[in-house]
Amino acid sequence: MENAPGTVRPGGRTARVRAAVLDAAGDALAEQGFAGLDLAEVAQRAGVGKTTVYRRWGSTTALVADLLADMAEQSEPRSDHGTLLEDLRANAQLVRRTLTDPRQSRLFRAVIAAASCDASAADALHRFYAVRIEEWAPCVEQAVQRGELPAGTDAHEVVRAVSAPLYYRFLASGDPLDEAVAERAAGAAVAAAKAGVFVKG
Amino acid sequence: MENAPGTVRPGGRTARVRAAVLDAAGDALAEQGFAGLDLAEVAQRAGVGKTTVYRRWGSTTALVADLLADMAEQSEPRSDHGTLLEDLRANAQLVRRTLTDPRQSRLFRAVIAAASCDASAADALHRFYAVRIEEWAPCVEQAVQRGELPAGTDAHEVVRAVSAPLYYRFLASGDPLDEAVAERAAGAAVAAAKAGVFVKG
DNA sequence: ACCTTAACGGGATCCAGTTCCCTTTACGTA
DNA sequence: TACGTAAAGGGAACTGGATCCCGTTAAGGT
Repeated sequence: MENAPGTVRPGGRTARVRAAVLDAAGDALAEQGFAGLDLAEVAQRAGVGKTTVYRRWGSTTALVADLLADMAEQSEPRSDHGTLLEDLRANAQLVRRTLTDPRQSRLFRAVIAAASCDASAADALHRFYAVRIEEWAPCVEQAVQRGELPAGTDAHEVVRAVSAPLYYRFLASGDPLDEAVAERAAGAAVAAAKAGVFVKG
Repeated sequence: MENAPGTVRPGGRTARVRAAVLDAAGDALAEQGFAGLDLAEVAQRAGVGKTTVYRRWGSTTALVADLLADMAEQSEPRSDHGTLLEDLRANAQLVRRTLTDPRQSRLFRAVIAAASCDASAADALHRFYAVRIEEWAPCVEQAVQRGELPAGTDAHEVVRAVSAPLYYRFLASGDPLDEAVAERAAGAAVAAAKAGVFVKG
């Protein structure tokens, strides 16, 4: 296996090209979805030669995988409210806002479509969510320490339980994603956690 | 808008061709995923002229939409256990088995990828899940009548809550889908429902 | 059983996305 | 600031999935 282009001289122009291409890819995905993603068009949007995009990324799924790796790095810090329910409501509303925002929702749909088509894009997607879940787990652990939840509660599992109903609607059932749904998602996760459903076993 | 082909003489050969093509499409999706779906190849598998496939379906997403409509019609009746938890556990295990079965899981991934790329495929997918949810709602309604759950509980919402964590792992986070996860999904839905989280507002 | 024409089938054609080849630019190092 | 070469850039050539054309088959009604 040869050195992939961009690994020997990663600075300067190479980095600028990567940033411009990922930016353009995000725009293109948000506008046209994964099926309409054309590497030549991404190159043009980025003000970059199309050969460059084909050489460095090679396929639409590989480009999406790189975009996801980039997205995983940019995390906005979560705010801290006093109680578990408040924390998880904030999380649920954040997810809901993301999945209903015109640009973000299209981007996520596209990215998940890519992950469904290609293993390396799927890996990148899983890493993205692992980062997000890791980021929110502490608020559950704090709730355990405060005595709000039974000892041994699996914090990651609780965080997943909040997002799950929202993603289920977004990707599978297509049911509306209103604020009440987000509230119920947080409420259900807390109720189940308090009942000890997420105690490790 | 002209009459679409297959609407004037829907019987005999036309029906046989549709069945053969949908069958072949399911196989192709399970083997190669949505990205690798080639209409000409589907035609060959089905023993049908490729022109026919292009004329009647026109695109990969339209073919998937038709396949979904067909899948929605074939429903296996659910079994009835005595308690809500038992019923929902059966549902969770059924979903889990579907999403971990080698053929079925690839098929669902492909179908969801198609739905992420095209609005009409998305509609077909939503109808598919609407049918499934409708099918399982009665066991929650029975639980309400038995006094297991508070009056006014939204049965559909409870059913969605069971599938959601499984689909979230399947499509987004990539975390393993073992039996314990399915058990927790059912348990969490029941705990939240008993706490009144799913009472209609 | 017969007729009309909807729908199918095979092959030629077209074109958008991709790859190839060669030139130009500028990163990294001395 | 000068040098070697990694990486980008432009355009021609290619490839295979989608479309078109036209002859063939059989569905649906009498």
